[in-house]
Amino acid sequence: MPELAEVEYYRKQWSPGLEQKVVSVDVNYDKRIFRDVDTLALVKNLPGQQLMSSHTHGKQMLFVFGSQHWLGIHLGMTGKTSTQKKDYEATKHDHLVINLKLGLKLVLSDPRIFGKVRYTQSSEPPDWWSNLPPAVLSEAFTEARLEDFLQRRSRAPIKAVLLMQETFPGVGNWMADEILWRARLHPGTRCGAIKPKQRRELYHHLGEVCRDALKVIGSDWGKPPDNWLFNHRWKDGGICPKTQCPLVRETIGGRTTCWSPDWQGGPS
DNA sequence: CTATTTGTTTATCC
DNA sequence: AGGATAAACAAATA
Repeated sequence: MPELAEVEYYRKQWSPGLEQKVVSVDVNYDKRIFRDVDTLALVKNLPGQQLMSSHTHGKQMLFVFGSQHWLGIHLGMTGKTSTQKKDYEATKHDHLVINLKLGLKLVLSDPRIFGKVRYTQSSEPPDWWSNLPPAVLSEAFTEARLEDFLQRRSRAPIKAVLLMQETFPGVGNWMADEILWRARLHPGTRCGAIKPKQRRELYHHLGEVCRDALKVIGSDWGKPPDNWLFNHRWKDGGICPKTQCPLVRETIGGRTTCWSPDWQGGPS
């Protein structure tokens, strides 16, 4: 589920635990979500540490404990974070529970376990955090950068390319559709066929959708307004808010894609 | 019982 | 060699 803005929302769900000290950590050891984690070290070394800060970058979250404990969480398809009271009973999908002083519990649940936990002990931020690509809303994400990438992926459909985290960290399926719809670009358009004018539109709406999503969903998971594609894309018989014509759904780039044929034209 | 899912990695094909 | 695409991962929901 979680894309850029949802991840920001879930980061905040652990904020009640800021400044609090870890008492103990419960882990579902055999779960795939811990495939790259030394769970024994996590359970042994996190207690005693204070939750100092939390951050997001694209779909990646970072929780800093003490001065050298770095906990990374990727929510995959169905991951969720929450803070619970001390009488909370963990369910079978609560794979990580961090028990804090004063009885708060920081819970990570993930039924499908496509998510991923990371844990590094070091004085410097770990590579998996510092080597992330420039965020879409950062200074470093220039129009030239977008242009280079479209050039390099010239034969792939733009929908598939927008989902590539190496260049568009945080963009997921619904955001990609929303961006293309606003930019009036057919999702099947090969990147090499995108005209300079359309490229500028794409760049503009890419940033716009990220900002809008963070504003509406990232703060308190509000409902997006009806003039977004968002509210119309899931259900059968959806209507394009721009043209009042029927929306179409089809698999493009391996993912369910929704677009408005008379608004976004044909592929390439 | 079958089809579907807002994500990523790996394998395979071109 | 590098890019494009399909399959795999796992479990709930319709």
